[in-house]
Amino acid sequence: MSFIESIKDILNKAVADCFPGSGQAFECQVAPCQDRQFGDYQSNLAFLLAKREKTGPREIAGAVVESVRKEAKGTDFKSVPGIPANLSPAIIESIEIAGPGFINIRLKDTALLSELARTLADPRCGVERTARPQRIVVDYSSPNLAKDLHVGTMRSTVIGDSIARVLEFLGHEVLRQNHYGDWGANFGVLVAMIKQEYDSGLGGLEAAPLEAVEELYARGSALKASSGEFARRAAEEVNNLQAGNPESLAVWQALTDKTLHACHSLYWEFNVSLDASHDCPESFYRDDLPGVISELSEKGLLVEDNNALCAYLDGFLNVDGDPLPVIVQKSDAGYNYSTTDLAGIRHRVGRLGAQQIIIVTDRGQELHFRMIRALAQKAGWLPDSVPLRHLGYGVILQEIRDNGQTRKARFRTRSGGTVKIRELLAEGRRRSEALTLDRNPDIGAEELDGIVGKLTIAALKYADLKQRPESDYTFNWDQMLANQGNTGIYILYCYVRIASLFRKAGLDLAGAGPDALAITHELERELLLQVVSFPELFSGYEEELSSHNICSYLYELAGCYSRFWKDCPILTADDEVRHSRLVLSRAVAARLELGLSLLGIEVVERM
RNA sequence: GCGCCUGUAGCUCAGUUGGAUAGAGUGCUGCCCUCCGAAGGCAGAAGUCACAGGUUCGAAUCCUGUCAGGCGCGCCA
Repeated sequence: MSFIESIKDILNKAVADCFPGSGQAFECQVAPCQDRQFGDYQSNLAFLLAKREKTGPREIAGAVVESVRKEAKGTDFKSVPGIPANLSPAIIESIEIAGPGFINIRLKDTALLSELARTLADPRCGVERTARPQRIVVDYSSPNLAKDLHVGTMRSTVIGDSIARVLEFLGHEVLRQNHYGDWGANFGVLVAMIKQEYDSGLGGLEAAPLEAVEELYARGSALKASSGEFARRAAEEVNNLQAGNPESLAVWQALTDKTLHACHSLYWEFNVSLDASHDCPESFYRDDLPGVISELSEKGLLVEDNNALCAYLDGFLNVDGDPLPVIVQKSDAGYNYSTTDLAGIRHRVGRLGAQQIIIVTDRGQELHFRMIRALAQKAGWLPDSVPLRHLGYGVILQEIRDNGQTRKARFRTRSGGTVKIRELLAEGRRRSEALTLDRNPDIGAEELDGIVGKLTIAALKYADLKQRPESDYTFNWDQMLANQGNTGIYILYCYVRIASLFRKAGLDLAGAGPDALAITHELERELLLQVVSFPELFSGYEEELSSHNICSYLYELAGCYSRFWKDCPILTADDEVRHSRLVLSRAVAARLELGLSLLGIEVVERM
């Protein structure tokens, strides 16, 4: 239980004692003080209660404060090893009324220290597992295998990976699903092109560079638009694949093996927790699709319209104001992504037993998923008890300067193509290598390589995760790799300084009890409060899926530590003070490392 | 046309189940290395929270309207 929750309990109890009220439960709100000079935590309960009780906020606050003081009196705080410090009103140092009726609370130093000592050896840094674990499907990354991974997929990959990591950390059973695109019209084009270009055999395809596939696809798409004959062949290949034609499937298999391998190696390089065991691509549902159609049909949800099978749902209109269908079988008898997504829901709920489904894609697909959700519910595949949450993120923009004016446009390469993740990694490595060598010219090639990779990942992921996903995201090299301000690099730097400290101190901190700890400086207390409030980060996470709050916390913690570092000498301090400060540093490092790991970022010991 | 999202400091963004003087970073002006990593710390200047009404003790936050931008809206995913 976090301090914030215990304070809520204490205040709720006081309110219930003072104002038995009209029977309905009253839930106190408690938040960290905006301005720490007021105290540690504050509550505005008096304002909310004033309406119900028809009394002045200050009077209400006064009664509550008195009640808490009485409760806390005579119950001296004593820390008990292994027991959370925050179980009694005795943790409260002072409780006061301020301004028009705010209640400000300051906690006892000993309570904070006791909590620090209790969680020092805890790999979870005091965060409890959820009391109600669920089986949750997180569908993310899901690249189109016809192309190399680009920045659009990167957002899904980075955001989704963090969500999966955090939910897992909180004790849920997370089923990662990489619903990548390896089927459908795109692959008809590709198979037709490969047959045409590599008629001597598939060995040529295997030997070709990855870019060749993308180039092939671009050419094929153009050809499909200009040549009716080729378009027919591409469509025929789609049907061949769906019918299981061995020759077409062999080409398809060679193609997907090649691109999928590249995809997995990129996950590895980018520290993404996806591997082959999470593959559940569109082709996986191949054999389910006819059943999806027949079930929908049996339930009377389908009508034929222009030779396509459609489901019409209430409330969805097209640009002309006419009803907008979900097309589940095209006029050429082929299936499309609606069919596959429906099969996916049916599979995840029916066979995987998902209690919640989270899908991370760009926001452009919002309407699609709203319709799919409605249809799946109507078909009985998605019960009301299973939320299907579509987390849509905004587009990636970049600033463009021309004629002294700046405007924003979609993030593209100079030639107008999509930006590849590979290219971003290369650029990031180039920049962070220069910076690292500048600082540590003697570093060995192998260590440098590892550091540079981790710095690059930290810069890229942190820049994306630190802001709310739904808004558009302005990509800026300088900002994310400049190593200043609110960046992943800044946080890593803080960790590196602590790591350096411990290399010099060479101390074993095992068995550091609360009695051996002390606060002698205001900055120590500020830092300590920030450290022990780590679990509060996660109280609203499942509702919000807000990784950016984790970033904010880490940034504040790092900033707090930097101020402490500046004003509080550690290694040269007297024994007791030195010990306390080392323990505090250890605790900060542990939270930085854990917090970053939940974002998919690894720490470095030097940089 | 309809739907969703966005509009907060020069720039990039937090803050939105109503709460104290609206916060960070960056950029700008300065200051701080005899000291554990200065990729750091400190200070200063910088705001009509798009606009107009409304709700009330109190609104960036809730309601209504307007303006501006982004994305989406039948056989791509």
